[in-house]
Amino acid sequence: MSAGKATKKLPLYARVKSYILDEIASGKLKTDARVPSEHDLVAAFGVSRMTANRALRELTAEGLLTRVPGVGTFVARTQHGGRLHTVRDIAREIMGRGSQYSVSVIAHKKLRPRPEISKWMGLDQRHKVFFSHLVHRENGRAVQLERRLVSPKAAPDYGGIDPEQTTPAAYLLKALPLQHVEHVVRAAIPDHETRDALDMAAGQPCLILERRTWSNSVPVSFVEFFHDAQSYSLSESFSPSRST
Amino acid sequence: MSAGKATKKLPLYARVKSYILDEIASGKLKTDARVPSEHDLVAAFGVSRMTANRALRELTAEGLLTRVPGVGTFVARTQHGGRLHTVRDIAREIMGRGSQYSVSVIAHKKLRPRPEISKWMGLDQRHKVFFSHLVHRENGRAVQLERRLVSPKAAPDYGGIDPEQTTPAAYLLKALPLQHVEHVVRAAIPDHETRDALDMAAGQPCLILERRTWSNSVPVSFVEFFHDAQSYSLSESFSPSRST
DNA sequence: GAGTGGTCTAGACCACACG
DNA sequence: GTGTGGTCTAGACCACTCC
Repeated sequence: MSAGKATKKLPLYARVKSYILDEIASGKLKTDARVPSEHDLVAAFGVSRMTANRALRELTAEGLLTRVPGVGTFVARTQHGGRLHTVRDIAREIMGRGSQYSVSVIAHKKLRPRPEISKWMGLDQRHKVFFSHLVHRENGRAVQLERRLVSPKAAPDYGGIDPEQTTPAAYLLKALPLQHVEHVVRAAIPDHETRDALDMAAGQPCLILERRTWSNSVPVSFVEFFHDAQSYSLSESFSPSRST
Repeated sequence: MSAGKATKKLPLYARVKSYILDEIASGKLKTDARVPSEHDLVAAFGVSRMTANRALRELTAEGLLTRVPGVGTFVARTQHGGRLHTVRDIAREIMGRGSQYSVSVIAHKKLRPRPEISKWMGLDQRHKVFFSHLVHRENGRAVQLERRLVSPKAAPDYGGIDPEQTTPAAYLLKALPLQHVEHVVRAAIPDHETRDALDMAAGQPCLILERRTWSNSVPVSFVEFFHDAQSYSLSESFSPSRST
């Protein structure tokens, strides 16, 4: 966190998107609320209609908004559980639901990663990388265990953050332009450590989201998010533009 | 595959997307191959550059293409495993991997669905809906159990298909314009019937994809796809257009 | 009718990569 | 330099909904 408005030199359409996202995250725009029309945004931001249209169209494709021709644009009904096809900060997501967010830091240090991670990050085998091991809680209940490896080459200052103040996702989103994302979703029976951290019953499966991110074509972060499958699911909503 | 040109009155950008998709699907454009530049598409389709740009930009956001400023646009490297953020026909996916596809039909009939499904489809409680229960196999090995409910209001002829010849996904994609999709991914320990159908060991979790589809704002189909989590994962790849 | 979104154009400027 | 993509504008026409 800290400092800057971060309003660097984002493209105009991105500024409009960012504005709408903030209005939703801060609760000013709730589910089903009417979003400013393209005409409104044109007037407010001084952009052309195509630019306002692009902002709203992309947010719609990402499942955050719903548009009805001839009527208006509205905040889509909130999803329960996590969202695919987007990278969001879990702290904001939990607070956006009106819940209390807290985090337990199990580890926040450097370590030598598995060989395939070294290779992926383009590092020598002996180089250490940042490692954060966190439990995210909603109203005190553990909802997500995060195991994150961060490349020191891409984010040399990552070690300086305090995970209790700034979530890794929030820091990285602000510090580095997110360029490419890969998600893999899988399921497995957790090991004891994971199971205990999530307060899960024995024999129950975890839903696991693996995320790899790149910034400027440089690998930044490999994360595994573990969730109790009994209370967590991932969802996405989209409108194919035909074909596929 | 076969039949209709389907070239109705698609918007221009969608026609350009469709063209690129066909070139990829037919193998004319392979991984890393160069895709026509915006300028090329402007000339070939007689559209404005903004329209060509939109087509390529959307395909890039969907993870199918990669763009390098100053260089060109290329076919992204192919994914393995199931794909999120797309609706594909599993038979084609398996055959596309060079494997042998087969299917076992457990059931293909009408039944009275759970109340929430009736409600979702806008049907009276007593109305029956189509139900298909299939096991999809790759080289004889069960990879996916499909439990599909189809609204007779949206697809009255669905009962007439032979699932051994035409997969439900292929039929529906061809018969109805896919307009909106919702995916939920979850994990659970399967019941005995599911476990046996997938030849799974006891105590192992399933990775489950739930899909709801709409055509012209009318609910069409609710499907659950079950997979052995030990050998199946879902993936997606995308490039955020900033923010989020 | 006025307001909404859906699409499209024909230009424009910029930064970048390649030769 | 040329060619590429990245963005943006200031109009436009259409179909739709709501009053």
